[in-house]
Amino acid sequence: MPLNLPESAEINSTASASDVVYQHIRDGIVTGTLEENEPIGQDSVARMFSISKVPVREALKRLEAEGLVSFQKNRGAIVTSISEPELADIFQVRAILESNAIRLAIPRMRAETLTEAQRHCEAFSAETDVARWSELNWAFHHCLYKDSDNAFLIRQIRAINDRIERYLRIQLTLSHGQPVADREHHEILQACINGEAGRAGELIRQHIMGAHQSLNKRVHALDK
Amino acid sequence: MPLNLPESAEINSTASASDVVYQHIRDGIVTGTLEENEPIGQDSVARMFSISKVPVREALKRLEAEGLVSFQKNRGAIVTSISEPELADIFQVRAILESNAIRLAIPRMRAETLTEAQRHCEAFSAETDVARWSELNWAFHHCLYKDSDNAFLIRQIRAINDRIERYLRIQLTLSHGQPVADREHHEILQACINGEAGRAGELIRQHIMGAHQSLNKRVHALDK
DNA sequence: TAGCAATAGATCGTATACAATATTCAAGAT
DNA sequence: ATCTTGAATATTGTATACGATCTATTGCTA
Repeated sequence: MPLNLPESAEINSTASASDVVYQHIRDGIVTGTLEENEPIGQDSVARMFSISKVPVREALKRLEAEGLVSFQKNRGAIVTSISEPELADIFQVRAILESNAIRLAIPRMRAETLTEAQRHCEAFSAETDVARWSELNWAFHHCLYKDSDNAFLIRQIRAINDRIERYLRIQLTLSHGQPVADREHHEILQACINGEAGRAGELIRQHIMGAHQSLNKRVHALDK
Repeated sequence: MPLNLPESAEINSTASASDVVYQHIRDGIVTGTLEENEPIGQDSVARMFSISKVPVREALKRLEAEGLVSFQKNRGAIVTSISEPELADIFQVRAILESNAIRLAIPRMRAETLTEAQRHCEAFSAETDVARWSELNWAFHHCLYKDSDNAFLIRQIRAINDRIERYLRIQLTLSHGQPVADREHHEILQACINGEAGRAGELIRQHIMGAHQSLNKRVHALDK
């Protein structure tokens, strides 16, 4: 008798309290709901979810290892702030990883991947809701990397992007970054279609370094 | 009055219980004392340090985020095992990051760095205690990267090396990897002295990919 | 009034306690 | 004898409890 399997999504349906809190805080940091250096009170989070502090601290320790929060002894956790020099370092590593990812991917790129990338590229073009830009931006980038056939590389890229997504949102929103990004995306896509791995890698590098420069200019302007 | 600073190492002298346990377990995994898939009992660790489970779990959650342990619901944590395909992915990312690190470093490399690298290189050559090989190997590699002036890049490289150090040790020990590595180190060092950034990057890439091949061959041989 | 000391209150880090789940092992069924 | 079944035991995940440290506020001093 073919026994009724539960919905596949529900097999791990009972996420631990620690996991739920982890996801929630992570989302707040990545999207920018929580600000730089904002303290994350353990009791307040615990009350918010009607749980105890113990799983909250476990979630925070995971986030600490990911670089999203920082602990100070007996003063709890705050949202990690990234200094300007460190941000420069991170963008450079992004440029290295992502240009190599696309170089690896292009020789193996499937036709469906190209049409999917095209779709994401146009969706990003057409989107007017700023809140969705970074999501669609990532969808496009990820699509270009996935045929690299290196899941670890893609996870590293994703983890680094998560760390700086707050700033990417600022860059896209405040610096009129979106139209520039849009134009660059089309160039990158064309290089992929042409199978020009070296050129695509170089374009991605410029795309990322340009985003950093534009962000820097804007942040500097805000300081004044 | 020149107030007496505590020993610099002791400035954060009161490490939390969680930190102490974290370091201990991490060390066990990196050096290979703890084996792949070995379960890490929370109570047993707690008893070992005469503390409660709570800080032990916090340490394990940090290690989970670093990829060194894996949790299974209601079954606790085990030492993460890395599959052969994933190991290949990781070595490829190493090759990308480390070849770029040395390329960045060479144009800014200071004279003292070169002499220090020479020292590490020779120490590695001369060392007969297998247990110290990976430590000296890292000292040499790190020295070559540090003038890249990108601390984030170096931390990423270090974190990835930690994940696979267990396997590197096997490779150096079982596959007669040390004399090969030694020869390659000298070539790399020479390229640095000559200021040949491109060549040094390519040599590092080959050094890393070669280590992976040699490791793979050996592990495969052990399977039989 | 400005600055410092002392106390009260809040928050952190961890120990202990306990329900839920997993594992072990002995007893019964095939 | 081997395979199930179920109770006993062990371990996990989390709540509650508590001392230690930090922060805020008050009162005192100059």
